[in-house]
Amino acid sequence: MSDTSRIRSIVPMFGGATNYVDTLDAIIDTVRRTHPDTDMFVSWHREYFSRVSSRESILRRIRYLDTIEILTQCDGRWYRGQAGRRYDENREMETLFTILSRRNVGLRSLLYALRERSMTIGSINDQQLKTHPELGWDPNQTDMALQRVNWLRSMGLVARQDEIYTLTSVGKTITDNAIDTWSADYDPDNTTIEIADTAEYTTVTTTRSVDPEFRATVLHQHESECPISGVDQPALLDVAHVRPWAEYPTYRGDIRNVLPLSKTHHAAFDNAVFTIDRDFRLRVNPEFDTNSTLLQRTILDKTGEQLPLSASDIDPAHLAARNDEVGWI
DNA sequence: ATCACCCCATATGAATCCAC
DNA sequence: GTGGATTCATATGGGGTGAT
Repeated sequence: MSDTSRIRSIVPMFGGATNYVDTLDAIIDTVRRTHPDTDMFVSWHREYFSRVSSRESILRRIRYLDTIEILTQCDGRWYRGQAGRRYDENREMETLFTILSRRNVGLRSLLYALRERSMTIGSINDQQLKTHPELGWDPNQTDMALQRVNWLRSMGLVARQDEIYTLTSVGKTITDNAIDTWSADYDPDNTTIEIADTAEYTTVTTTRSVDPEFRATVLHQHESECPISGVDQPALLDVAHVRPWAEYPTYRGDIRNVLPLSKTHHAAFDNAVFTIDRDFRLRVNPEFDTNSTLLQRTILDKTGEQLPLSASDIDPAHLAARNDEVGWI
């Protein structure tokens, strides 16, 4: 689904911050009806928008819509592209969001971040630049962040009150769907891990590749460090759900329901070797024993120890729910 | 209600970056 | 080096605000 190369810049539409989608709809309508050549298309823009005149400025928008396959050019005339036709079938914002976020870096991670907390344009700027260092625009300049959030506002996914941007209920729904759409299950060989000698703790572990933008959001939140083991190599970190993925679909995209755990500690967590109590202390399964110095040092020896976590990282209610099921805490 | 002024969003041109 | 993509800075104009 993401084999096409991704682009950094998003292009604002004419007509103002909350009207990008209206503008896009009008463009698609005129293209479907008239299949204009480029000159006609430019003239149409100049007539439709009183403040617009620059050919280059118009072409910049058209090229962008071409890049994301909303439009396509054939024999000098403009048509709806494959993405444009798909969106035109239902004009649903979820479809449009999928089209945009497939090509533009950072839109999904912004929704994941907004799902957890409302943000100012300054914090959105910060979130985008830190979660996606490749964006690399001037941190003092918020234009780029504004263009992104204006697309989301135009789609009705984000609302602005005063200076604060908040996810709408539609936005929340689309965010929750996105975490499913962009994540992929795979189940290597239904790995069974036995803990110590006790068969009763035998469980099944499935590995999952989460949406890379969700993962990036989580790693940024925790500065790419496993709070249990201190492992700080992104390649060695998994996104671990406190309330399990399979049983709690509503919390799949909740930043405060996940931790970046080293692959080993992720498996240990999923298999209830240890857990975290509501005061963020490490609690270890009393049945757990090991000769591994690694596991002794990072788990056994840290029994009862305060972890570098707070309620802004992880929701104590999620920990409590999980611990109710663990049994020994 | 009208006018003058200010502020801010946005359209645009230019500079810069980057892949080929 | 070239062309396209991306970023940056600024002019423009519309809307809001407060004084008259």
